[in-house]
Amino acid sequence: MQRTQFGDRACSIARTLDLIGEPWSPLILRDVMVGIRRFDQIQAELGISRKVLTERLKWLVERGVLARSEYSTRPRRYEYVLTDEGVDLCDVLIAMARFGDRWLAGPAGPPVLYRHRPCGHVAPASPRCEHCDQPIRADTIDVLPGPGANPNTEANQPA
Amino acid sequence: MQRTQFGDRACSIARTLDLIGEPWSPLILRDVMVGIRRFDQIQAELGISRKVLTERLKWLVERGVLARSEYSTRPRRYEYVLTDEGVDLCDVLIAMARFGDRWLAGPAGPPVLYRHRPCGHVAPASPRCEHCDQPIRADTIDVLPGPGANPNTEANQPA
DNA sequence: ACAGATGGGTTCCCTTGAGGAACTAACCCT
DNA sequence: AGGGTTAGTTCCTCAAGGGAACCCATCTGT
Repeated sequence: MQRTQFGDRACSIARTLDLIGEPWSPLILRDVMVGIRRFDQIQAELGISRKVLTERLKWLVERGVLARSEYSTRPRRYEYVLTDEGVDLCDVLIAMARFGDRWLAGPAGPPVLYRHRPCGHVAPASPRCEHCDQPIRADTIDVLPGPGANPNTEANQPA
Repeated sequence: MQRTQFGDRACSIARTLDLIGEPWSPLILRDVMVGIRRFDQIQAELGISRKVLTERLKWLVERGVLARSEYSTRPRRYEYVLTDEGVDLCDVLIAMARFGDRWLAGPAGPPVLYRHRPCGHVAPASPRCEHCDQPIRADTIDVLPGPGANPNTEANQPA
């Protein structure tokens, strides 16, 4: 399907999309996040084709989001676990889950609940400003060029 | 490319992906978020084909993420603005931007800075538990079936 | 009144990646 | 030896993404 690559843009959103922008990657990550870590388990749960799953796992391991962890030596078997980077990437999934819960869940309510282990409560996660602790929303943000902004581009090279 | 639809899964992440899972949608939303709102502006900034941009905008308007706002009556011209749902959806973009800034930015630093208007500070947004205000990370979450969980599915139907 | 510009799409064709099913490989158990 | 489990690989098809060219209504300058 001749996909445009986003990774070379001066935009952190585009770069993140380059990493997990194609279909399946976020769902694979979610499976790993909730404890579904082995090839066949992921394949069965998602209904993804084995070919595509192989490709995605390899890509995610190469990019350092997942790591292969040997869980059996003699028949050499690996399961996939989140790296530190992968755990951070899950913040994006958590944001997606919250949005889906709020806007796409229908009358039955959210299909899955997330319990915050330290406090024991089921509560949504919302983005807060790390400086003032207040909620951050798209309409309370101003966008400024950062140090990594590409100087030789035509004015608008956002986010 | 014969893409699997995710919208009917009992999973808020899959449903959100159904909405903005294909390439470009998140970048289109980002453009709108930062003030690039007209067809030609978006097309030029992203380098997206006009065909795909037309399709995406129509889809996002149909799904209630964007709305068309008339900015000129005589030559009837519209620009695209975020709905309330769209503003909420931008939380996902903000999470992506934060991740990209941390892990994909390179030595030059983040290409774009986000200033929280109410407090005036440039600070990252991090997900916090709405109950205890502490940071939420993938490894501090337990997953439970929610009210909208599909009862007739095989045990694992996560997130 | 006409030429050219502008904004916002639409049409056509090509390529490429997703999907699916079948096959392979390495090892285990009995 | 035969069957089972796990983790891939190969091959083919088909439709979605990409690009470029085209279209149409309206404005602006002269």
